[in-house]
Parts: sequence; structure tokens; C-alpha cells
Amino acid sequence: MNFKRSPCPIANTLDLLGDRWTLLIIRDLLMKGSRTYGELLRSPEKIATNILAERLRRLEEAGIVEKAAYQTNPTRFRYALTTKGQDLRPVLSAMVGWANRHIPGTYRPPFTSSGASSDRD
Amino acid sequence: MNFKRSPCPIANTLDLLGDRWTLLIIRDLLMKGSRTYGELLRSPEKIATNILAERLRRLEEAGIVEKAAYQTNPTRFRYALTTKGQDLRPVLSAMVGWANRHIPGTYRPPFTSSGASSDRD
DNA sequence: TCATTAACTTGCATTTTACAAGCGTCAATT
DNA sequence: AATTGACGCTTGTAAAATGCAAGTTAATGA
Repeated sequence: MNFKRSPCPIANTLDLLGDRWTLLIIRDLLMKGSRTYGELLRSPEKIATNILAERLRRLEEAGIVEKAAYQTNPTRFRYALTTKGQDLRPVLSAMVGWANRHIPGTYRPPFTSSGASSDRD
Repeated sequence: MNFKRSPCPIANTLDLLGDRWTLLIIRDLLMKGSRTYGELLRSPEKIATNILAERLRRLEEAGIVEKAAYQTNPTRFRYALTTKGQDLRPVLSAMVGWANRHIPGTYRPPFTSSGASSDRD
């Protein structure tokens, strides 16, 4: 599990988050707070069920996401970002800034200029 | 080619850069200035030749990288970031900051010019 | 009993990635 | 003149990841 391609912080980050889906899950958890598996599935990008399950497993293992039962009978789960996960906000904010400047047709979030100290979860 | 999963700026960014290699190429071009195909190949993460060629093609097509001949007989090429590509620096910086804080064993860049390094402390 | 919802897993076809090898151009060396 | 070597790729193929549909388990309400 811990095979690093190099000691480069960017390479290490990409080993964890470098794919088409992982940061979208983190986006949802960051923007909308803790969410269930089903809610995450309903996001507009339409992630496949097996991919979502696998990514959540990896993120939990990496200490970025926490899974907790919020009810029993039947047991239902909620996923939330740990501090480590919440700390990815600047990465996402930078991407939003870049996309808004350089990719036409991207949605501009109401309150994200860059520093985004917007609270509430 | 212009098929968007959603109007989300993060999803759009990931459609362009969301994989294990693209941001490493951009890292090299950003840190070390313009580079040749051969120099990019020699980076410590050891990208495969076909992947590098394909990624450079996509980045050029996306207006993030420019390819220019710097000599003839024999013709040799140099790749460099456009303004759009250079503008990704905050994204990379945020990743460096996050990795340095949360992934043990990552290299800490000595110093960083223009808005780089940690966004906390 | 039957249908329904949540949270997944499984099977399989398609796509992408990784690894090795090969190719064309030119320049210098033997 | 032929060989060697560097550069900048392309091609072939095996392995891995992804996408899609369907199935599973547990519980609840009609």
C-alpha cells in the first residue's frame, strides 16, 4: 500500500487522489457536509456504484474520510471528512479558481474567491 | 472532445488533469522551465514513453502546453507552459502544502516563488 | 406477502495503463 | 561507408482500472 513513486509531495498526493472521481467525492463532502452512500451516488457526474464503494474504502483507509453509523435497525451510514480531508479545501478552491478563469462554461460557486473561509457543515 | 460530465469547475478540471501523470508533467515544466521530451522522461517517477506522448498531445490541445522547435537539423522540440498552464501553480502549491502537512516522508521544497508553499501557519 | 429503500457486491465488456521493443532522422565516430 | 548513439516518438500486448447492469442483504411499511 505504501509504495511511493518518489518523495515528491505532488506525486504522493496524486497517488491518493489522482483520478477522475476521488476529488469529486471530497467536493461533495466538503460542500454539503456529511453524506450517505446513496446521496453521493446521486451527484450529477453519475459515479458507478462499485467505484464509489472502492473510493470510499480507500479514503477511509487513508484517514481522509470517516464512516459512521447514524442509525441502527436498519443500520445506515454517513460519510464525513476528517480534518485531513477538510484540509484539502485549498486544493479544491484553487481548482475552482483555475477552471473559472480558463474553462468556459464552468459554474461559479456563489462564495469562493480563493481563500474560502466559508464555514458551515 | 468537449463532453462535460457537469458544469462543475472541479469536474471539468479533473477531466483535463485528473490522472496520475498529467500534473507531474506540469510540475516539471513549472519547476524547471521548458523541457524536452527526453528530459521529462527522466523524472524520478518514470512515466512510460507512450503515456508522456499522449499527455503532451492532450495538454497542447487544451492550450496548457506549447510545443516549439528550438533547432533544426535535426529538429528538436521544447515544451513549455502557456499562461493557462502557469496559472495552475496555486493548485500545485496547495497540494504541496497538504502533502507536507499530512503525508509523512514527502519532500519539502526549499522555498517557493510566487504564492507557493503552505497556505497555513 | 410484496414492494421499497439503503448500501453495497459481483460479473463482464470496454478502456486505459504499463512495459518492452522498434522506428526514422540526423550527426559524429570508426 | 558503415556503425553508433541521441532524440522523439510509435506500436504491440498484457495487465489493471473503469463502466454498466444486475444481483444481494437487511429492514420496514402497505
